[in-house]
Amino acid sequence: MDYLQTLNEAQRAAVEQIDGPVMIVAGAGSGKTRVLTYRIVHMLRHDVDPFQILSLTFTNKAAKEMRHRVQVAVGTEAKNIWMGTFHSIFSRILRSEADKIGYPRNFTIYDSDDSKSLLKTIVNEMKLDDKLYKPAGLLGRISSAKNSLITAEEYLMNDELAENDNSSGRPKFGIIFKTYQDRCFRAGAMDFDDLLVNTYKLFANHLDTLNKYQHLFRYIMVDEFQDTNHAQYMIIKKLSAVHQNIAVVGDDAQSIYAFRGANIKNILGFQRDFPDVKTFKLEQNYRSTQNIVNAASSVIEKNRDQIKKNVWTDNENGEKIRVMKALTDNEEGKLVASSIFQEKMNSHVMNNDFAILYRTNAQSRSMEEALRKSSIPYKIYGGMSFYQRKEIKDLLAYFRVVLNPKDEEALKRIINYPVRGIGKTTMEKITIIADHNKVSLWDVIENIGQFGLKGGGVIEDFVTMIKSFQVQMDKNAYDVAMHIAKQSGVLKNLYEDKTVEGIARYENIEELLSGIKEFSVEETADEDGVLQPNKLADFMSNVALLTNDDNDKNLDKDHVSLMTIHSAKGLEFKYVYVVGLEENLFPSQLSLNSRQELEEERRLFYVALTRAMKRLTLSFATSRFKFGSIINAEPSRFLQEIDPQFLSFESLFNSKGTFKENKISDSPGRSLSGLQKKVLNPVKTSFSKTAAASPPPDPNFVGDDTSNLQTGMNVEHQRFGKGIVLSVEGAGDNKKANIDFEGNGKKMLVLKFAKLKILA
DNA sequence: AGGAGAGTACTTTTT
DNA sequence: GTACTCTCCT
Repeated sequence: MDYLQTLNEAQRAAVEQIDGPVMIVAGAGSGKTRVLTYRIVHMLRHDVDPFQILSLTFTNKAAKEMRHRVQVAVGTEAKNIWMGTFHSIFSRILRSEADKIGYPRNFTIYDSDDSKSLLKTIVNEMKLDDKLYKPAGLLGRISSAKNSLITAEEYLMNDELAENDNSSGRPKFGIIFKTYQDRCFRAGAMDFDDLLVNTYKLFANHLDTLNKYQHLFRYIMVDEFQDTNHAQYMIIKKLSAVHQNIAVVGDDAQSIYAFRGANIKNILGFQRDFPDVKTFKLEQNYRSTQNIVNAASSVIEKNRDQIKKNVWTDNENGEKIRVMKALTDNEEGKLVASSIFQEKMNSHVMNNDFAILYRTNAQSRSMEEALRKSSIPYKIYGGMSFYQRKEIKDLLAYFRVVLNPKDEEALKRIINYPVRGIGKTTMEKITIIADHNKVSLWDVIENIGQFGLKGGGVIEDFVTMIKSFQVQMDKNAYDVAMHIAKQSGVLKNLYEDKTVEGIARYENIEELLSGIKEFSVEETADEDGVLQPNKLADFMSNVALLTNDDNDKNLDKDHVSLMTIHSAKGLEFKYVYVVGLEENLFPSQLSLNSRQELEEERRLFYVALTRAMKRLTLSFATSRFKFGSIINAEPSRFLQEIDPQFLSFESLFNSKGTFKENKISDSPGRSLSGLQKKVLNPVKTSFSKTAAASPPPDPNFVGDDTSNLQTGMNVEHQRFGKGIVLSVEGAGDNKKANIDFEGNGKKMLVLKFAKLKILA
């Protein structure tokens, strides 16, 4: 039992407890993945059938990593384990059971772009105000309803929700939700959340099916349990009800997805639903120095909602955490870049050992620029994924329509791309007919003659082309994909574009096609055990669930990693820079309304700190570009929450390396802002009319209650001065006022944040 | 019908 | 600053 020797006591106990409900509370860097991996190895050594193990993760990357590690330990058996994200495993189940809940098995998965586009269409068709009903906001609300397993019908019947929507000025929300749901269903499409909701429905309404999977998944493991939402929890609860062999692993201190429906209460619910649960706490940190571990603990203990843990480490004390201060975001970038440069000079470290972490993607720009100027190779993670690029989505949309012609979003993408003379007006007519007859767009264009539309033959040609593709779908994926790319005109269209972007787009298509080629050379056995080439349908069935780092070919290249803290979760780096530690940025301004939200930001900060193994550097800037103008920034409250004994301010210097300042460490609480005022000489810029040139904020300025703000009122803002209200729009948190300030011009202010005095 | 230019809104975080 | 949307012109 070699592998057991490598574990500490708590880890080993957790690994050996394979039967019954288990909860593993795993502090940051406590060897959680090892425990999960060896737990599976342990099961396999004890004759558990790999086909009976279900291991759920939150990201594709985590699933891949875990499968790889199990495979190293036990070999090809690892291939047979059901291992994947909630979404991918459930979509796989739904692919074979969808007909039971009225969906076709070839259902399309709408990604968030598809969902938003559909919502936008619906809002337009209902002739609603698109300022009030924004796609992203609508989708967010629909998503949280679904995550709580509330259907559109239930939503419409619920007085409380209706009241809620009325008072936020969005009384039509329920109808939009219902329409959205109907349209998805009509299109044979599920959005991300539907994959959960429909799996739940399937199990709730078809006990025989539930039973089948309950017996199939005899052992269930859930990673990052703190990130599961209500729907996910209810599904795994059902699945594990018979055997009760369920192990959940997580760390409440690293719960950073509550905004997306993750429900920390699931941890409490688990203890209630499985009273026999055996709990294991992994508290020894193997990743970081004592300074880092202790600093992180000193921060997280400020949270009220948490499971108390005593994370500790045997590692060396290490360096203190450095704090760097910059005048601007660009200077912050330079500081970070030169610090990385120095470290590389002093000791032999790879670029791979460095990570720069930030709160928002927009912050990557200044970092990127500085690294480029210092010739330090870097890679930005996250951002636009390969599969979200327009040209990729366009070609995939062809495949989608061929596989499922009812797929409305895909059809709208390609019906006039490349241009074939089916324009806006024609589409409007088709949409009206489809809506009137409650059929899909495809149903209309397929029988265009019957609906009295004369398309001059172009629509008929389009339908004929799609049908000609359909009959070829049994061939191997690459052949069909290439055929479609050529015959549709997509390839030609892109080839003819000789601009730089056009060439890049063409190359992206080539890359997609070669990816499909790779996929299609593998063969899969069919039901009769005969090897069949992989089909395009197989490729498409999970393409919507692939995300950003799926095709990371640069994995082996040596580069500094740039990413948001969210995407850094689960990773570790020797040298970590957490940048932009400023109020309203980190913690984000949008999180300052409630203790819960602020505590989530603090957990995010905790995640950031605990990514570092050897050395941690924090930085902030006193001014920063935002929306095209410079704003002043204050150091983040989080800097002051770190026990100062773990901090070093020695490296405070400006880009010329001349300015040193040790003052802060004397009394961290107050001198940060004192220092800030001292250095805050407005940066002279001609384009910054607002912040930099305006008087310093008056701490005594108190805003009035603006809930009854009316057009025509005279108000005063601490920075913009006196002004008159031109209009008030929106409601609730989004209530905004357009105010004409004397000398500062018209500004749109969000009332929730803007401190305004109402003048008599 | 489609493209170019101007105007506006935007910034959390993502399966 | 950038991305997206709208409008106007061809």
